[in-house]
Amino acid sequence: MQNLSSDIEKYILSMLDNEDTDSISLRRKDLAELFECVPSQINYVLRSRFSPEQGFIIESRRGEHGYIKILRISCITPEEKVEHTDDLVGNSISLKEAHNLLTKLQEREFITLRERLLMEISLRHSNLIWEDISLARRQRMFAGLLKRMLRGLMLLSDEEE
Amino acid sequence: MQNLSSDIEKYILSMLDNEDTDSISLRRKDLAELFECVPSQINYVLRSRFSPEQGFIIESRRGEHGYIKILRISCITPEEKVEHTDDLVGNSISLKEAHNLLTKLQEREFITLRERLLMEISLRHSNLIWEDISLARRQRMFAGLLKRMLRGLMLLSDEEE
DNA sequence: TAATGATTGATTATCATTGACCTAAAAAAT
DNA sequence: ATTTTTTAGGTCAATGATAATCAATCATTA
Repeated sequence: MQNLSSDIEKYILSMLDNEDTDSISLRRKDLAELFECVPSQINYVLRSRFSPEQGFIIESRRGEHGYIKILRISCITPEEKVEHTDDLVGNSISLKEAHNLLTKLQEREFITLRERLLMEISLRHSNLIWEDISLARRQRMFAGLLKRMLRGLMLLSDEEE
Repeated sequence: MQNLSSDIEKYILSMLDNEDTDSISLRRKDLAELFECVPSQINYVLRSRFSPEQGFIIESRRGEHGYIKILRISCITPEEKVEHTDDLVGNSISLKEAHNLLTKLQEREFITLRERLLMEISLRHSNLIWEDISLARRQRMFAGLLKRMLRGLMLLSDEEE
């Protein structure tokens, strides 16, 4: 038993695994009671372990009948795959290289045309906004952004390969 | 369902589904009576669940023969979708507002969960990179980025399937 | 020992419900 | 034709029940 946050994380992950769907709903208050902690502890766990970058999206509602819904786009993380993607991108990448990489990923059907479009738009937008900044810095930033986006997606389930 | 508002929402949606047209008329008083609630409860449901963001427009009239008319917005062409989403985003948007908007667009199946994930990551990345910049400027930039991404998707939407 | 991660609780924000009061449109009365 | 009454719908503020945020503190790790 490591710590509270990890226990809560494991509990939520096991809930997700026991579902056919990739989403679960829970009540913050109940979960906090179950783990005998303060409710905001749940928010900490969600923020630190269930972020979009980690392949999750959180929806919630307050008030009576409030809830927290956790959506997962990924199954258990195939670490190698993430590292592989990270390797492909590297620490710095040009727009053109990014474009070529995304084209290849689309050809291999790791991503859809629409997803590729989103990533290209996002990169080009950054390029515009950052045009004053040195090319080297910009390209490091491109790599950071691209890796974040691909990591999120590449945690995809193995089922479809 | 779980609460009154959701029950009323469900009822109205089922009315819409049972119609050939994309609009229905109802009387606030009658609906309030049916659900044994205060009439203003109906206004609350309309405000919170039948907003333009969620794809609806409301018209009404007071006095004798008063009514409330609910129209479902149907965006036929990609251009209409672009215009609609541009309206929803506006010239400035917070991360939280963007998150809520993306949730609703996903519910309407304008975007997939994966596409939403990509956009959330992209916005969050911009937020990190730009954390020194004033909130107002950042939020204008968020709106610009989000609109570009959504425009791209909306224009692509029909050709793909 | 400095930096990062985890825990806690006080404060703030949001959602749903209710009711008092306001406004508009049409009918009735003058 | 104008005023009054009736019959609707609209707005807003108060309340209770959650959830989110933030800053302070404690613990762990490099």
